Amino acid sequence: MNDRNMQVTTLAGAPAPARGRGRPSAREDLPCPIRDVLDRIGDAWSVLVITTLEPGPGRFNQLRRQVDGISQRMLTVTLRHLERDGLVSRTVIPSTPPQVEYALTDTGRSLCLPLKVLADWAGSHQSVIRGARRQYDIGGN
Amino acid sequence: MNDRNMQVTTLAGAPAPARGRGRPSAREDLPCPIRDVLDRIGDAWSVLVITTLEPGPGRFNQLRRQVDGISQRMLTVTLRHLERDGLVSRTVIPSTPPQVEYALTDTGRSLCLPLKVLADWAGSHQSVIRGARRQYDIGGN
DNA sequence: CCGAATCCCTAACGATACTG
DNA sequence: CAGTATCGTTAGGGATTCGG
Repeated sequence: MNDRNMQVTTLAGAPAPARGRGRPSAREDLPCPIRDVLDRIGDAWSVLVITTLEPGPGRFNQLRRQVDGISQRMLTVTLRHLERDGLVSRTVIPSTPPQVEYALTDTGRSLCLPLKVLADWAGSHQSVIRGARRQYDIGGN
Repeated sequence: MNDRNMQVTTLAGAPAPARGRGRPSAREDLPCPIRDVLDRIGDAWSVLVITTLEPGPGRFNQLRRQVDGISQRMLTVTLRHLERDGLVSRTVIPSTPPQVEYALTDTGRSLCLPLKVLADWAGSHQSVIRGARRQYDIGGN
């Protein structure tokens, strides 16, 4: 029940001084909006889940298959985070076997545009970036 | 000399099976552009460094002071990554004491727009998100 | 089918000390 | 000033196992 909040507390409530790992801010209660978002979409899986959910709602194992490569644990964790931030809704359909549907909320859908802008940038610059990397790696040796 | 590439190799060249940590893709050579970008801006400091560099070039310790909270090590690592991806240029001015100027490249500057879109979204939705979180946290207990 | 709990390894990070 | 090298800590994440 309240177990759900344990990871969450550690992640945002910051009861621990967190010496080993310190993100820029986001742990202080000072409202740094960009950090909030980056902490969410920065964790790699979130974006994939969101884009997977964009066409329409999906169930757990369905998502598990679609996202490809995600562990069941990370899918759970990611969905919890997204749910907590109000980006994804979780609907339990009591039946046998039980079904759970995940869907983007309005907020979640509104995030898709900024994400798309970023994806477009990524697409139109990937060759430049790959090239720069190769160049850099050559020079290093 | 070639030490620079060690971390880099581990990060993108993927010689190791990487069991402990597995990002979605980005380690396979399959071009997944969005992953490349997210791996870069997802690491928290990169975005701060980029936005700090946006107004104009800056030197190492100058950036160190401006970014606030970043360790000297992470600034180095972050700058190396950005340099490798061709987002930031590094210019050594031989003098005593030596000066090194970091500046956004054209590619780096072009990333600022997508970043701004994201930041704007973050700004206009932060209250909703914070609210959703509070709500979620209450329900959990 | 949908998850939560545990185990354990790895890499990311901060702190610190040292070099050109 | 502008870094590099080493060390210790810890959070992230895969694998696995158990519960409703």
